[in-house]
Amino acid sequence: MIDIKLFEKDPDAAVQSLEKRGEIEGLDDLCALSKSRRSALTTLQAKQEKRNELNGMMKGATPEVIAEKRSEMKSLSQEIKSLQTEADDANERLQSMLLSIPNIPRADVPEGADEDANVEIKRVGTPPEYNFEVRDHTDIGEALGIIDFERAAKISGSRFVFLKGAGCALNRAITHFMIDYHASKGDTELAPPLLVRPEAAVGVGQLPKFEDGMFKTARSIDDPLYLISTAELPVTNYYANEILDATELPKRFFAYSQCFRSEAGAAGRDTRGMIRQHQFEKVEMVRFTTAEQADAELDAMVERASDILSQLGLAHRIVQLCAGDLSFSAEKCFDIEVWLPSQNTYREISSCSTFGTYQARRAGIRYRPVSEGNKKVKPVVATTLNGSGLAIGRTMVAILENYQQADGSIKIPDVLVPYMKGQTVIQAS
RNA sequence: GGAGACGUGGCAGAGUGGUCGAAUGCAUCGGUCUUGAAAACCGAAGUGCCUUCACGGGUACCGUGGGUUCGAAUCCCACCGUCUCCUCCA
Repeated sequence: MIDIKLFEKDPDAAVQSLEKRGEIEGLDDLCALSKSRRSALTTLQAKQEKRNELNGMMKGATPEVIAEKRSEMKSLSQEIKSLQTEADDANERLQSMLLSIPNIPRADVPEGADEDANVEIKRVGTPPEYNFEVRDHTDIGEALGIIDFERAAKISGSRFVFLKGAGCALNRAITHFMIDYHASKGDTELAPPLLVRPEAAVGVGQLPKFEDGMFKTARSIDDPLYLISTAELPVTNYYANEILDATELPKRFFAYSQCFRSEAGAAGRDTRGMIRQHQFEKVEMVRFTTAEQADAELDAMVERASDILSQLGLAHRIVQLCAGDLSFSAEKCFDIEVWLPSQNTYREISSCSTFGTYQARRAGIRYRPVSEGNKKVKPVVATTLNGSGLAIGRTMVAILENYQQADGSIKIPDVLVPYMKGQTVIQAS
């Protein structure tokens, strides 16, 4: 969540930069709430001090004195209890309001209301040309017998898929290639839980606002677990409520996982094919840094995602999202979009963001700066980042479409051939 | 799913209803000693919040939430979690 102190220091500036995203409700109440929380706390603590003082006199006191003070103490205790409730309420109201306010876009994020205002940073590679009519991955995959949507729909409904035969092998090859790629860079691999508690989802900003985007499971009504919408949830929360040492930063992780999204509100979008599924696979990069390190780490993640696509021989471009198109928790974000011949356009295949201290403040991730001399230094809130490296299903889509040949077969990208046991082509059997 | 045990500071581990933010040990940091290091000795050291320009002061926190009490780490209840044994199982 945002730092309430920013608001108190200069409310107008904070509101102004926050509203680069568009209109946001409830900002007016924020300062008032914070003030009332504070005054409730101050009066509460004054009473507590008084109580402690009286209490100290009771310890060795004679029975007469104790009897005499007892009623005074009792009423003081009552008073404290109700003040406590008041303070807790004020605190809770403030917290819940803060939880539903998005992150403040960074100053270097372009203005704009929606994706039309996003800024293309660069293009890498050249979209291939074909001397035959290109087909989309659905037609290609079904014709090759490596993708089966119909039977998946019979069993699970729309937005699910069976991979089959060489489709499974290709999917695995893509996955292993990406895992090996990140491992070779020295990042630490994590295989995370796919079900998480609500707190973890709150930590990254998925809850409370976006519950309808997730699949919720329950052992009992009060004890839900959520299927992760991305490995970001478990991995970013890896250090929740911990204090790291500055010398260990930046920490770089990656995780392969299944991801589950209800895609509520996406009705009608990408209904055909594997672009938008309820269940998909992804390799995710997650980093913990100081504020100073964040920009370099963000650039490095973008570079990695781009490099993976280059190695796969896939044309792509890098786009910086404008303020209005930023996700809830992000303060700066680059999308990597891969060329899809069937759509004659670039489609998102990776999203790399820095969240500043927004997520870390929610999740309680801090680090202790290196101290100078004997001075003790307070923990400071860490910076978190993450980026896809990459979405596996969409990579498969891109390969099927970009590597299609006139006879309907698929050439396997060179870097994947070793992962396909030497197979260089997928043909109809 | 059944039975039992337990949840205290970075870790280990004490703790009588008031003098406990909490002994002690280890680890950590600073210093003395040493050519340097080790050992030894001395000292420092939790987190959040409120207040203060600052020094500082205050308050809360012993799994979580309630309760009893003038007063709870300590007593009672519920919940959560961990461990051991049994059962089951990829």
